Amino acid sequence: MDDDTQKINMKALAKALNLSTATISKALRDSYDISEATKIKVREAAERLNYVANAYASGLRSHQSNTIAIVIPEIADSFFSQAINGIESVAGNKKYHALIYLTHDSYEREAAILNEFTSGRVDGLLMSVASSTLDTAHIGKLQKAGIPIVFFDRDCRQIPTASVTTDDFNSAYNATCHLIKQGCKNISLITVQGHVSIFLARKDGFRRALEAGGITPLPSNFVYCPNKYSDESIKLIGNHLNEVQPDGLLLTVEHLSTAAYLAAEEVKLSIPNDIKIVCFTNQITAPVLNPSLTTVQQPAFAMGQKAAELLFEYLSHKYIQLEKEHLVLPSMLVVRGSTSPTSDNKKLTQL
Amino acid sequence: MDDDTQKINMKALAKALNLSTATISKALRDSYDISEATKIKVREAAERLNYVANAYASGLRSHQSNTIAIVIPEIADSFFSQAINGIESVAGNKKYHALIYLTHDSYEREAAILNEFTSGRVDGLLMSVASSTLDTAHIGKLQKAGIPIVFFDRDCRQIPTASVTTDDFNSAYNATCHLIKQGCKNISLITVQGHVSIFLARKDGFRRALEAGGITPLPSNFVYCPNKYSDESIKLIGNHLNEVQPDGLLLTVEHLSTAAYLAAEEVKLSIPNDIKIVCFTNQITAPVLNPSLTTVQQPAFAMGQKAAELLFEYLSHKYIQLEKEHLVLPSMLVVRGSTSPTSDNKKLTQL
DNA sequence: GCTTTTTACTTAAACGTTTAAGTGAATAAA
DNA sequence: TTTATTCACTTAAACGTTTAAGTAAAAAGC
Repeated sequence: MDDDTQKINMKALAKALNLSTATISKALRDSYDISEATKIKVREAAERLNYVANAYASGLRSHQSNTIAIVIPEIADSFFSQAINGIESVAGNKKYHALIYLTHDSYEREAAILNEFTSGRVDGLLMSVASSTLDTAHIGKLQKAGIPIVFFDRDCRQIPTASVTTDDFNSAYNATCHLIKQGCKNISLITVQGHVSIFLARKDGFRRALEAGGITPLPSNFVYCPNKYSDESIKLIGNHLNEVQPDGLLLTVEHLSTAAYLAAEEVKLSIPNDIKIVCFTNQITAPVLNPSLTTVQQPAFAMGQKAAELLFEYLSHKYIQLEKEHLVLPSMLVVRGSTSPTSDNKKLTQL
Repeated sequence: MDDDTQKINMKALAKALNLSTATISKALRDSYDISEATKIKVREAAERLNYVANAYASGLRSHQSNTIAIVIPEIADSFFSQAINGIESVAGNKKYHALIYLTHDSYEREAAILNEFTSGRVDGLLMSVASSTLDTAHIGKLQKAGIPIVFFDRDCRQIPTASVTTDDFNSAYNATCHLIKQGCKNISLITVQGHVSIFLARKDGFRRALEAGGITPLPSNFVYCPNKYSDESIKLIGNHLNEVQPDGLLLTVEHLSTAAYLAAEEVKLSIPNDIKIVCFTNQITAPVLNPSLTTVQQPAFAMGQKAAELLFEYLSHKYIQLEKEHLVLPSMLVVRGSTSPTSDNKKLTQL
């Protein structure tokens, strides 16, 4: 049994085979100037002795880490977890490693995290910007330092690089039109604080749809909640329901669905009879909520996947120009009970 | 403006200050043999010139990566995403980086991932084992190679190291007792395929509770679904509902809740009147499902946090012996509509 | 006033790879 | 046969840190 679990390095492997480390290194990287016979011998010995090249030595010498960073606001949200699945599905295949960082939507954290990346720790960056980020100098600086960045979902227009987003304006527009079509006359947008592209786009889409429907949006129709699930959101929405008495709600983030449902229950409003609700969310429980929830479902997995593909495409050979790549994947309005008059019909509409 | 974004290394910084790299290195690591005045000068210059030490050079030289790996089966599950939040809350503070790997419950992937860690890429490992893992040689080998491991949620008894789990046996036992108390006489366990500790413990707890309640569990009361959300699960559960006609279900994984609700709907069974349901899940939508779902809620965040704390405790000074640390955090049975006779009372019971 | 200790540095080796440049033998070209 | 080329390696430098060992000057001890 060759169960030598003591760590073996390239030198030891070389000595064992009576070869130089250069030969070992080249053999393992399948260099053309090593004979096939030697390559086989080396690979076999490496396998047998359980040799794995030291990542830090390789990284130092070759100036590449085979590692990317995923920087996202939070993880307890099905959009982001599905997106990570998408990212992982391509990173894993490409033998890349993925570091994960949560900004909790804080600009300071985001800046501190990005600043670290000057250390050469990562070859590239997949990110969804924090909602509190206004100043983008930290991102620009990293980019100037030569680290390629691909934005997904929440992009940052000031930084000229690739982005993979979904059509937030249209999604919000169509979702709002749907509410109007279902008879709503006093629709509110429940969203989160922050300066993020997607929330602005959703707000715009909402506003335009109202105008197109002959409804003038009032300032009182906009509610800003903290961007994480909390009792405060429930209270804010509850108060809003009491004061403004909307008959329709468009929720821009997943965690607001639970908050809105609970608030409606507290205020004794029946969904969809008294108030109809649409939410941007990917949660799989949407069809089994009480009532089932009409959602704007985003292509989370595909967005993560595409973003990762763009980054790896760039990293493997710099053929593509990242600043020219802007993918917009369609979201889907999935109509369910929370917006139907009768509360149990289901259908799918492609946006 | 010192906006020199070209990468600066320690040598350049040393030259700029007319000092040796040794002095810079020591100053930045706050070594006792550098004067306070010099330290201040160095720190100031490093800040000003935007110097960040090369992670790969430091890693190579010092034999530590300041990086840990998180190896989990999947991420689109609130338990795991909340656990990652917990891990991140301590890793971020300790200036550690976290690599994330998904096994998708495949032993082969898990083994391949762990094998890579011999490369020195990580200082330690936080993991929840794949459900298809039977042979644990890959884990043992890594441990023998000197990489500390802390299991969370799904541990692996064969490997003598720390674990942070929740009391799955008791949770399942109590959940099952609750179903019996609510009048169920023919209760089925809907679980997933695999050999994982927690599922075995949940099954045992279920079985024992039935026996304690004078009910003999039949083989037909056990349904094994694939461990990811899929139509197949819905079909399997639907068939089971038709054939065995249970009046109570204990679901061992989050994604089964949606599947079970949809299956019940398809088969035209009313929850909780025809069938009562309890599910192991942390999803925040549980209270707004139709009907609200009685859950076994696990301390996911705390488990991630504790696991990370144990690992960092060990890494920072090897005072603790990992193999002696076994935390068991309590889960909570949260009773809701899916198990109440009247369908809308709520209460909390500590397990 | 001489020795010892302390202070605040510097020198240089080492970490484990990768790779440009070099080499000697075999083969091909002339 | 001589020269050029190819093949299959080896040598050694380099990547950017950390740190053990060394040092010269200042401070302390006697």
